[in-house]
Amino acid sequence: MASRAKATILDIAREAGVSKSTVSLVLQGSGLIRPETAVKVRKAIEDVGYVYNRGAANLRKAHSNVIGMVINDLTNPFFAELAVGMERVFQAAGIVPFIANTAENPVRQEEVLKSLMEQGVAGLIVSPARGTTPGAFRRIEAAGVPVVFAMRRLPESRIPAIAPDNHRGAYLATQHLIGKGHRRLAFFGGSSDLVVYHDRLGGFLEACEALGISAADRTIVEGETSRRGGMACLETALAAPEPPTAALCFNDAVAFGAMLALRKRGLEAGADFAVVGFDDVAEAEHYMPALTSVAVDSAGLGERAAHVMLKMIQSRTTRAEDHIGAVSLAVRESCGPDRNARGAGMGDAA
Amino acid sequence: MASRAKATILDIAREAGVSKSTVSLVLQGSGLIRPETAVKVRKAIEDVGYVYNRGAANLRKAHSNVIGMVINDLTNPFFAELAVGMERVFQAAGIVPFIANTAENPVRQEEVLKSLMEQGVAGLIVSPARGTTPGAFRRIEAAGVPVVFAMRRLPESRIPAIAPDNHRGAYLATQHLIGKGHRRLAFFGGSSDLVVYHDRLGGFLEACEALGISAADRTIVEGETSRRGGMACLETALAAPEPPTAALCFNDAVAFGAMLALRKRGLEAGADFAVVGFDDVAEAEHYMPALTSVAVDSAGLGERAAHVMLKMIQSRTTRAEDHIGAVSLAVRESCGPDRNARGAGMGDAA
DNA sequence: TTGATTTATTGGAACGTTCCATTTATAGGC
DNA sequence: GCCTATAAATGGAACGTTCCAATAAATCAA
Repeated sequence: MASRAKATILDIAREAGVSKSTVSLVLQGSGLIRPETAVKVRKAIEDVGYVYNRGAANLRKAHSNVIGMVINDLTNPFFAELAVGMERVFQAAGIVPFIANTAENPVRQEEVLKSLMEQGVAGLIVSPARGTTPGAFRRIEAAGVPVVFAMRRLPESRIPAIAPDNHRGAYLATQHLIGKGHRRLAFFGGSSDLVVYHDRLGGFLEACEALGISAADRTIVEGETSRRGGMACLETALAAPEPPTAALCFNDAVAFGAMLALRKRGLEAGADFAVVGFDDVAEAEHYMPALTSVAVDSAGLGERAAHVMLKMIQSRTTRAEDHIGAVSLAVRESCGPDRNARGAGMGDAA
Repeated sequence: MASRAKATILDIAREAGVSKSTVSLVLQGSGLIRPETAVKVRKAIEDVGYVYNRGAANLRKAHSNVIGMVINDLTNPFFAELAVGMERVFQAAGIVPFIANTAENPVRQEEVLKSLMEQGVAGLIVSPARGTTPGAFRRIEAAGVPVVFAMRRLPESRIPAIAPDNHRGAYLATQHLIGKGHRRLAFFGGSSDLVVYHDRLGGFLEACEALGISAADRTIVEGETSRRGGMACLETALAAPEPPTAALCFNDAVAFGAMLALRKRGLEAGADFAVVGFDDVAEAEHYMPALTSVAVDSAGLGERAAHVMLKMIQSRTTRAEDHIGAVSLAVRESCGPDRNARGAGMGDAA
């Protein structure tokens, strides 16, 4: 049953009594071969247990149909959803994307990119790991392989990026907090080696500026972008002499951490301290209390990134426009009711 | 800057003034070439912007260094952790695993497997999609490519499986519930087209049998393995004339759903109804109330699966032993205190 | 010096496809 | 019947690597 050496089109040719060229034509679904011949060949293919060798084919064809997706943290459902969105599009185009995880490690990322390039990918969609050096994509660009950044981008790079409107999202969230009557605000989590961090922090600061929150009333606590990081941020912030009463968190994980730390202190998110997250992962809605968060539609961004990639491949270019995805604020319970007027209820829409 | 046609070892050879064979040797890190020559060649490689063509190489070498990982649901953090565990092992072995998602769709799975095979993978680690037909791996086995099932397995298949001890996990959880004084028990979620379902349900039933819960006092509600499914299960169960007071859920997602439905009815998990989950995802610990769940160590299982795969590749075999991973019960708040003795507190360990 | 041995390097065939240029078979027009 | 047009099938040269056998150069023993 187990075939010895693996079968090739020559084995098929022999089996079917035709030439290898004919087999090749059948494999490609060419209309040039007589239907009966095609049937005969297809039967032989089945009989010998043939597996198409794409590597050999690419040697001549020059463009493969594989696309690499490089994700910095697969365990974050946010990125997993991004991946799922992309897959939807590629599947329809008959492409199977290969996903690789870098675990936020630039060295690992280097290996992964190298491996994908050696495999001869037609394109690369990347959410770069933190600490990626500007030169990391130089060779790939030189090789003419199209690259798209998703969710994250690099400080100064010509590579097109598909990302949510981080600045506006942060602005909306901050405005919401101020609208609730908060006057001493914090920004929790993240660190300045991420472009996204600057975008989100920038939105926060601009809103503060525009809506009259003085620099003295802003607390900025950098930290890990995880639950643990969020807990630490809250502890740090509350230890200050004049602690903030509300925080915009770098992402939802940080927000969950902050809420956890609040609970540990016997405080309640919403009632005693307002928390807003970023990304609006599925869990946000089901959390207790439900988390107000900036919704970014990651699956939609994934689809968009995939479309851009397809277009780049089709038009054989390595350049494309950036795309900034719309965001909205999903208002839930973690900011409580209006702080001035008791019993306000339904506030800002998004 | 952008190279025209992509560089090959012949271009390197010309640039460095050596033969292609020498370049090939350098590429493979052979000790046969003079160090100075190697340096010269490596410089040329850099200069021409060379990208190794693994497809061409595999044409001769016959074994690639890529391993495919086929996951049925990437958005479930449980599977993402499995993937991460595998990656740890493969990374150390200098292998980059390519992950592909099937979204629980057998047709998609077929495509994905085909594509991976055409790419010439050295092995396949698969968590099969629900509804996978027994014949789906026939061709792959015939081609002599080693396959390992992870987390899930197929009804009658000779392919080795790495999975947690589902039966024992369910038994432990059920025992725990009965120990708390519950006498009318339910099993929520899942459906009988999954082998895992039979394993878990089997453990539940065996515990009931052994500990004196009669068939009349057991409620079994099949359902989607998601939050939504869990909500539906709870509604169905509570609608019965003599409703259960506790439930073992097929997985954590179902458990979260059940707890959500309880809350909607103004009931509280732990106090009014006991809930146990399965898988012990990260969220279980942080949920409100914290979810008691069967911990399966998915990352550990991923590592194990990867090791088995490496061994199979090394010894050129397609057979290996199954591996059943140890499980333990992570006791938290969702089952409340002991039902008979008030104020019991610390109960069963795992 | 000569031959044997070791060390570096090299040409060429092979791997499994595709695709172009041909060849062979079939049909049509007169 | 012959010539041309169309349809179907084919051989051979590429593609970029590896690896074997062979060569060339350097070292050593006598």
